[in-house]
Amino acid sequence: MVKRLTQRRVTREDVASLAGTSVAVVSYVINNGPRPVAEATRERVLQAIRQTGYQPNSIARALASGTSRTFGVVVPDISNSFIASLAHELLQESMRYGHVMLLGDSGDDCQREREIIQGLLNRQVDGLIYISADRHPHTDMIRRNGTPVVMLDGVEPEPGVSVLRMNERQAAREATAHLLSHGYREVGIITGPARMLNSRDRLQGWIDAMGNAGLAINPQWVVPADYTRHGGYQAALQLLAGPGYPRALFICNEQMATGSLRAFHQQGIRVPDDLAIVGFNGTDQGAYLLPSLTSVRQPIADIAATAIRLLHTWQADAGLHEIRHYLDVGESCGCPAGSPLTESGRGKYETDNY
Amino acid sequence: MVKRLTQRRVTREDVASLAGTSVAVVSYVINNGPRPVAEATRERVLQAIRQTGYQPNSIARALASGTSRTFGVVVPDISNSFIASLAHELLQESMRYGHVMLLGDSGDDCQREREIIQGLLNRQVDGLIYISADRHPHTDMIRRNGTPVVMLDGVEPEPGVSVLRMNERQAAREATAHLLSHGYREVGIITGPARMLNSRDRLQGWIDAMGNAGLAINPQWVVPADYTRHGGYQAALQLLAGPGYPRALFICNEQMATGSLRAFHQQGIRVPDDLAIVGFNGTDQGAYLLPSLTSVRQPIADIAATAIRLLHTWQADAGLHEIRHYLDVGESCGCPAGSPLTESGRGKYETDNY
DNA sequence: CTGAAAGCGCTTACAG
DNA sequence: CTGAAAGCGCTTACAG
Repeated sequence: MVKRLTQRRVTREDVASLAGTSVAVVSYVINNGPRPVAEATRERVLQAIRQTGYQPNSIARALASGTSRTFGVVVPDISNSFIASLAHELLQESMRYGHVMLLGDSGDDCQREREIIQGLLNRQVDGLIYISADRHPHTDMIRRNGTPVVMLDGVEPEPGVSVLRMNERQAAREATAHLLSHGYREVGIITGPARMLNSRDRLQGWIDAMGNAGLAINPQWVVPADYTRHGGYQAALQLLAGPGYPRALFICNEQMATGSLRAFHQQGIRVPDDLAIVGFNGTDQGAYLLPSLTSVRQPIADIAATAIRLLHTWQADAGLHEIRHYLDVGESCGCPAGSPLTESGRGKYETDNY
Repeated sequence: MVKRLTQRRVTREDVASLAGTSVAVVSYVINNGPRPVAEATRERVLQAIRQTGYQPNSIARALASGTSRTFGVVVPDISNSFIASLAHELLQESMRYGHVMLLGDSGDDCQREREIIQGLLNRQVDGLIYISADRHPHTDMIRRNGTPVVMLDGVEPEPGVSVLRMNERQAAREATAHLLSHGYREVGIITGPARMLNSRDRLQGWIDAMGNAGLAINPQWVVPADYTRHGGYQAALQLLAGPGYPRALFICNEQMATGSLRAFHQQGIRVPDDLAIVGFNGTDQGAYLLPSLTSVRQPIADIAATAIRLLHTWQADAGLHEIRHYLDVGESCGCPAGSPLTESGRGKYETDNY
């Protein structure tokens, strides 16, 4: 029968004395090393562990061994569905390595982000996944600490800081080019906050595509927002308030696309008939919007697997790793009939051909 | 100038020797106790901390003090937007107490959930917030460990296990009653997975309301699904496949409501004109669906604040804490014109009057 | 007000 | 193959 120990926690000492060995041997058994243990001894130890219900204290282990079996992930806002989906995959992946995850949510606050990172470093995380809320990420303290870090941002890699990212600018260019390929000439954009790196890259990609096509940019159709649904809603209303509105729109994330669809619907603007839309990033949800959202996408599970692997096989000079992206075609861009639609009205294809 | 220390980490020892004191005094300064320190000494220590860039090792602190300044949160799936929103609030709230959060995502897997909890307990979390993927939560190991735990599930509290929840059954009854109050008599339901506690409570509430109104239950209009968007989509199609379909529908979460709206749209069913809908839980997003979703809601920030507070002021006999809920009225239920709509087509009110 | 020292529960050379 | 012991970086009675 298992003993109920409410008072003191069972420690290695208890197991050792019950098994009639030293605590060192208990360690060797639990960790399968670094010294060999006779089979009979091992059995006695395992038996003692079962009898006592012993559970190793990870904190003590971390202090003694220097590895906490913990990763940290820092994000601007976990309630963003793209980030949440990514976090889900990261958690599944790190679990495969026996690691748990410390989650830091900066709430889009740059100063708080710094505190969070410091807190995670002080807790001896074995590695950090970092999506910054600002274009000046706090890599200084991480590098000084020597902790492996993979940034999922559009920054340039530095020594000691790996970067895993898609080519945001190119992807934005392709998304815009897709709209242009439908014959739309008047194309606007709803951007994210200027302080964020990916906002600027996506804006720049849109500018590139317009320039490549020899099209003029109408400043009134460059509407800044904040990556939220409400921001997208407001931006759409603002766009409609102007004298005339564009024929097509590149919206820089899924949440804003969701909000803007609501606004267009309320104002009687039909998507894609009156105004076509292509979005960026996002989740499963885009397929269920009305109309379903054509959007640039990233393979989230691959990103997570690669990020965790980079931490595990860490080399300070790992550098830059690029993620492929693809255009997930739904109804919102007004693709001609005959495009490969599934039950939920969308198909996907690589955009290499652009 | 700050010394760059790449080799060895700065420890309390370094600070102490630079300040010409003992490590104990450094502790007293950093922790503001438990012994007083002369002002001059304190200054020397603070100066030494600045000079060395010393950062306390939280792992060592946890081992010595017994408190890790870490909470754990265990959820079925962080990519669910309601859960993600809740996690966001929990993170903001725990940060106010100087705690970081270990996040465990079981991926709806009951066995994995157990491993995760064990992992968090071994890491000496100061408390646990727990949403189970199954109606048999793993409270045994938590209780044995003596770790404070707040369950956000519809379980009954036990000694050592606090429960913070809304009255799901009553809320579901009210949601259904709202549909009935519009005069609809044929009301169906799309439920969550039977293994989960809240699925059954919500189903039961719907049954209650139907019974109270003296209405017969059509088994074909009780469609089981799995709380996902795709599940809701499929369930809606299944409902439409039968001979006839109900006039109204209670859909047990927001994700499924999102999926079903897509299905109804594709099949030419107008919501709410042909079929009215009330949802359950969910996020900001419900307001941006087309039509906007009428839904039972919970005050997420309050839940988070209360949960963290319960952990902080822990008493093993804390018991049950009920969360109020309200009905957030959008367009999907077909409320008569004149209801208090905002810009995004919704209003909210308490449901105490039901 | 300050310091020497035990202790938190592990890991891991080192010696046998 | 096994054990005694130092050490990880802190906290905190205890004695001065």
